[in-house]
Amino acid sequence: MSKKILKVALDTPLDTTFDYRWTHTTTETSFPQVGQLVRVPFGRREVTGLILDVLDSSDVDEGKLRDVIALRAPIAPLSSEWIALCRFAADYYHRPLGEVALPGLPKHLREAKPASIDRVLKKLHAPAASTTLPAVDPEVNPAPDSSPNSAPVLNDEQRAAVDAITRKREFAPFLLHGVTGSGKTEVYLHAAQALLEQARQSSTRAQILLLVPEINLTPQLEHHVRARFPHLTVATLHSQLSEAERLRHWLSAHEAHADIVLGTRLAVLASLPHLRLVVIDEEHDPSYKQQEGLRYSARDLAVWRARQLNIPVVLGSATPSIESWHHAGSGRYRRLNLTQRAVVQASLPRIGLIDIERDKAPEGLSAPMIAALHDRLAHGEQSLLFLNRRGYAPVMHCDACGWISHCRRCTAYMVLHKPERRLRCHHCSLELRVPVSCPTCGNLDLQALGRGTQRIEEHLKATFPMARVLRIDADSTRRKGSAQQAFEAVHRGDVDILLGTQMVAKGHDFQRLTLVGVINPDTALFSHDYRAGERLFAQLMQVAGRAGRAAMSQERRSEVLLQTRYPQHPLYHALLAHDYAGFAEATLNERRAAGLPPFIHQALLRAEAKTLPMALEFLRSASAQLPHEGIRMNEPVPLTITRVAGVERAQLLLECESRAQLQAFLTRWMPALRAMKTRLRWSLEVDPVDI
DNA sequence: AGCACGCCGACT
DNA sequence: GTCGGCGTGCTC
Repeated sequence: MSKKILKVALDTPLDTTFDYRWTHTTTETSFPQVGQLVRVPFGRREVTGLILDVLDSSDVDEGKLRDVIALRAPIAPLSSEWIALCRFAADYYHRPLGEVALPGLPKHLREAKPASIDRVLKKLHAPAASTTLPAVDPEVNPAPDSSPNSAPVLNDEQRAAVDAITRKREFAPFLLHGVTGSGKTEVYLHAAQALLEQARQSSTRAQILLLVPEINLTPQLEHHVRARFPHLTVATLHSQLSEAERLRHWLSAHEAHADIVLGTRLAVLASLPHLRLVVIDEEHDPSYKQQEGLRYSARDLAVWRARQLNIPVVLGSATPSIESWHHAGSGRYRRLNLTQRAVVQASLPRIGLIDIERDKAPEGLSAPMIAALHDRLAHGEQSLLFLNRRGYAPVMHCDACGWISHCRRCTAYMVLHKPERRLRCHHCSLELRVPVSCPTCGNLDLQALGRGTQRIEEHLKATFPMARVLRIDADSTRRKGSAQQAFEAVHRGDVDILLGTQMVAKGHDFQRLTLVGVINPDTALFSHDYRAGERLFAQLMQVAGRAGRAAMSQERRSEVLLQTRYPQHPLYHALLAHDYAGFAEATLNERRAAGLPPFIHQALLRAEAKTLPMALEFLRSASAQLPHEGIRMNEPVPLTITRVAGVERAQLLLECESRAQLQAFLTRWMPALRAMKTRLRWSLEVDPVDI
């Protein structure tokens, strides 16, 4: 009879691990191992934890120790590398290890369902299942001719990139900078194929992790990967999987059945025992940053993971993040350039500016824009109009008394949604019927101020009565699957003018599209968020990339038109010249001069309270808890949108030239803040993206 | 974070 | 007389 103490991490905000007693019983067949999951009593609940250590004795009082309920799940223990990854993330973002490690595991794995796990494992291990694995999306049946040999021939730049990535068997971070359509995906797939082939020849295993920003917006990549590797197992991991699917896909990665794991940011924490290559597609995309709970950067964790495993990592983008560009410049990352469009005849779209000081745009569309739309309609080609503002009008107003459609729960306006006859707050989801008259003075003539996609749609339908206009935004695609349907209609050619928010900017190649119009990009130019310019540039490049992807004659070259009040702005000049490098260098110089990231490092303490003074007072007292030489503590300030759903929010920004020094301070600061025992909600964000 | 205990207001 | 509001205390 043997007794052990298990040190266990649990999903709780308490920043400790918990010890449990384990006694060998005759029915027990296995011995506890580090990395295994255990079912344990916790307070009045029963929870699943992760074994971090197996010891002979404990520092905890004998009377407090409780017995393990059961060792969980007949799966291989999570590896020490995986635990080290979670530990790094926990330390870096200052969260308990259990809160990092456990929530990412499939619910079915954590909850008491050993029988169903057994069933899935049996299916995984059945040899015949390797090509028709139910885990792996049975609806995609590979075309018989799509053997790896049908892979397109690479151009010289692509070949050089693939060679560089696959040559060394060590940590090597690459920034793959390639314009839209330059064939970055082919580089990823060839590199993956080469590494998998290397492994096969040396009779070892290899797994590839391919991260994408939002899987539902890039279905083409998934189809592409599956079609290219019909003989391989591809598993997807993203937040929209059902629990049963999540379990199967996660297990197929963990049990090393999946050769390729294609997933969103959460997939960076998947268990991949034979990981040989990590690819982060569209590495600049803001959705790699988790914006609630553990606010991690999947891109940064992926790079850390590659270093830990001593493998290559590829960060691909047409418009890299300024941080990654900086690292490429300083030699930390190696830059690989793709300068040619892979489809030879497809040239870069011509980008033009429309000065709307001169060419007025009273209903949102200027005369040159309308003329360009007419031209596309006459030639049977498609147009895309981009406006990053949904609804009909961002605010309603009464001319008689000055009433404005404020949200009563937020410091924000309620947006007019005309087809739904609703005023909606985009921050707290409060909804009201559109008032027929002014709520304060009874005036019947309320004004809709500004323009959203619904209003442009109305105007387009009036201006082009014969055209088939389709609006795609979060409102028009609320039903599940409706976004997919809408995009299919565009691909079929059932749409002449597509109008949408950033939803239409990503992923999709529209073969018949020859005009992209951007209605109002200027708002981001003078934002107080220093990253707004970088995001705007990336977004405009990306939306511009929707056009001109197919080969076409020079006379009917694709065109991008931007309506602006500031045609002289340097950002637009760089865009016109397709000069990302110039834009990035200028931005880096500004950041250096202003003392902003990536030249300094930041952390943000946020507080939420019933009243603003309470939130500010907490932050002030938090900043006075410890001496902080070398750390710049800014004044606590309310957020731009101070109140959301009745909660007042404020934040305190910390800055430091040295990341290590900032981290060391945070490590001492967090326990001090927890000890304050305040009852308001607060959270820390390391490397915040929007300030 | 859960979850339970605990002590004060408007209801079948 | 009870249901339920959220303060506060604890979790190996």
